[in-house]
Parts: sequence; structure tokens; C-alpha cells
Amino acid sequence: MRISELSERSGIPVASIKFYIREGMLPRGAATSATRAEYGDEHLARLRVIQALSDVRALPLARVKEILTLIDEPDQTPYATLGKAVSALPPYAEETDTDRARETIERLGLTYDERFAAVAQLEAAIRGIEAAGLAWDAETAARYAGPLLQIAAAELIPLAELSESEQVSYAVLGTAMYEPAILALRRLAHQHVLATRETDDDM
Amino acid sequence: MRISELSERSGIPVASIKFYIREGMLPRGAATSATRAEYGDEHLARLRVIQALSDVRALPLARVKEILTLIDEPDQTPYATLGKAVSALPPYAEETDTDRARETIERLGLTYDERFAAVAQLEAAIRGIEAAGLAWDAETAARYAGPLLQIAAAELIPLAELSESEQVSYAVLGTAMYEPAILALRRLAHQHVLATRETDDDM
DNA sequence: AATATAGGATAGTGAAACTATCCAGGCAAG
DNA sequence: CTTGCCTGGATAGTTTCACTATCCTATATT
Repeated sequence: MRISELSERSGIPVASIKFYIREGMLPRGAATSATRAEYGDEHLARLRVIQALSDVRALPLARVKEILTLIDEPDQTPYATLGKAVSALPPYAEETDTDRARETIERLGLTYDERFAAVAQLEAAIRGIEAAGLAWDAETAARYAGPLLQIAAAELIPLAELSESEQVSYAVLGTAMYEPAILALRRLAHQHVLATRETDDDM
Repeated sequence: MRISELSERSGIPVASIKFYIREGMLPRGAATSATRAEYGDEHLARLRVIQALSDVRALPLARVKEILTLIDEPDQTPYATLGKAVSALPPYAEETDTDRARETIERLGLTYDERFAAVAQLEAAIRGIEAAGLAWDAETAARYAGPLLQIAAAELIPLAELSESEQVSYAVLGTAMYEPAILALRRLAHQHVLATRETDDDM
């Protein structure tokens, strides 16, 4: 297909598609002549991923590009690739001092690895919580850790059936894309609990 | 304290503080003369909340302002206030059609209320997941719902001891500020599970 | 009295993410 | 075969956001 059809099918303006190509986030179409190029389904799929990451996750394009690169050219190990993907996600923090996070992680019996971006992200999250006047103590952390470990373990099970390259792109995109759903479900769960409780009170 | 001290203590430039005041996110100091005003600890606390919401949560200032307004002037009920707070959080979506979300919510046995922003957010999240080529089915949803209901219920317990106005600001800020920690813990849990598994394999 | 700083208003800056214009070369219809 | 519209590619312009900087006047402070 030509660029105009790609634009129609994706709902993204031609000018923006050209912009993504310029930025190196979308490969050029296969040139069929000096002023013509052919685009395929892989371009459409890539465009949808860009939109999902950019619109739903609200990631800056520079981060979207990092994630895309990770899928195209994974790191040595899936573990390392996932680590890099995580660092493309908010909260963006380059703390040097991760004491609070370390304390939490060790108390929970999780693996502490200071190279992993999520450690600095947890540190930033804790500081934000406390800056807002909220509590972060062992009890609070434990409230979250159990259920989240359950989720994480359950998420990794279906991965086993995939090939290694599928695993990587699934893990990278999954880390990024399931998060909004998790947050939405937590918010809905709050509402559900409150609504249920209110009804009980009324009776 | 004067504005320069407020700036020093908060680490925010005077020009930015003036900007926040202009934008109506931070109240003016109490004027003591035509060119002098007095700021208090409440200004410092407010500044820290703004920073947490803006830096850690990466919310646009317009959204930060909405949340701040909600804390200052809560809605009729805590339930309604929380609903408005949720709509200030990403993913920002004004879907009209929330079929996929409704299906998920009902299948999970949660309360469906189309006025609640989290419904549209879940819809946007599901569409993003599928646009990225990932799966969202009953099984997937169920993986998340159980543990998240557990978290939500546990979070609401300590609220009972607070006064109503404290409850509101805690719920509003808590919804926003604990989310980064939850995401960081999920990412760490993934890493932990993978790391543990790898070690097992090595032996 | 001299100097520094505060408060307030207005204007300017820089990054991010597009969006528009331009141009030459093709392809396709008449 | 020529007319006209589309294409790829390059370059420039626009909009929004979140600050920064400059100015000015008044008033503390020394």
C-alpha cells in the first residue's frame, strides 16, 4: 500500500507518518521508484504500537523509540532486555541513593539488584508518597507485595509456551501495556468496595 | 517566611513559585505590605504535593490543579470526589463506547457505573493492549482482578480511623501517589521471579 | 540615603510533537 | 503525449506546555 492508504487505515495523518519515519521509529517503505514506496502490514502494526504507547501510556516519543528498538534488537538476555524496557517507563528517576527502596525490597524478601531501573523507580515513588504526606512503612509495603507477586507469577506462566523472540516482545510490551489496565482495575475495585459498603449501610 | 526562603526550603525557583501562584495552584502569601507577603508551612506542604504529582506522577499541571482543587473543595460525597480525582489521572480517555470494559467488569462481578472515569480508562487500556498485539480475555482479566481487589480492600481499612476531610485528601492523593509504587513493585516482582527461576535452572 | 529584595505584570525561552509548504519526479487518464 | 494529481523527501512553521527572565515600583534594611 502507499502512504495515503497507510494513513487512512491507521487514522494517522500522512505528515505524522512522515515524521515518525524521520525520527526512525517507523521503517521506510520499500522504494519502488524515486517517488514511490510500498508499505506493508508490518508498518500498520508498528503504527498501532506507537499509538498505544504514545496515547494510552502517554509515553514521550523518545521512550517509545527506546521500546521499539528493544523489540527490534533485544539485548543479550530477555532479563536484560526487560530491564531496559522498564527504564523507558515512568517514573523517570535517576536516583543514586536508593536506601528506602532497598529497605523495602529486602524486608519483602525480593531480589535487590541496584542495576535494575525499577529500584530507582520505587525509590522515587516512595519519596513522592512521603512528600505528599502519605505513609510508606513495612505494613503498607506488605499490603501491596503479596498480591503483586501473585500477579507477576501468573503473568509469566503463559510466556513459557512462546518462542524466545516472542517472549521478549511480549514481555516488553506487556510490561508497558498491562499497567494501565492494572491501575484502572484497582480504581474500579476501590469504587466497588465503596459502593458495596454504602449499599450495606443503607440497609 | 518570605518567598525566597520558601524557594530555598522547597528547592523550587522563585520564578516557578510565582508561576504556580499565577496559575492558581498555590495560594498567595498573606500580604504584610504592598511589596511583602508572608508564607507558611502550608505553602511548603502544597509545593511538595505539586512536586510529587508533577515529577513523580508526571501529571500535566492542569491535572495537578484539578486534584488540588478537589482536596481544597471536595465534592458532595467522598465517593464523588474520588471519582473526579480518578479522571485527572492517565490514561486520559473520553470514550463514549465502553463495551469491552463493561464486559470485563461484569464478568468479574464488579460494579459497573458508566459515570466513573475508570471505566473509560479500562476501555482505553484494553484497546491499547490489543492494538499492541497482546491478549485481553476473561482469563487475563481474572489474573489481575483477584489480587487487585485484595489490595483495594486492604487500602481502605486504615481510612476508617480518619476524619472525613482527611479521608478525602488521603483517598485522592493515595489513588494518585501509590500507583507508581504498585507499578514498581510489579516490575520488581517480575525480576524476582525471573531471577529465582534462573538460579534454579543453573543448579 | 543607599541598597537589596519583594511582589506583580508581561514577555521570552526551549523542548516536544506535530503540521504545512515546497519541490521534483512519476503514474495514470484522457 | 500531455495534463494533473500524488509521492517521497526535505525544510520550515506552529502550538502547547512549563517554565524563566525582565521590568517596575514599593518598601525593608543597613
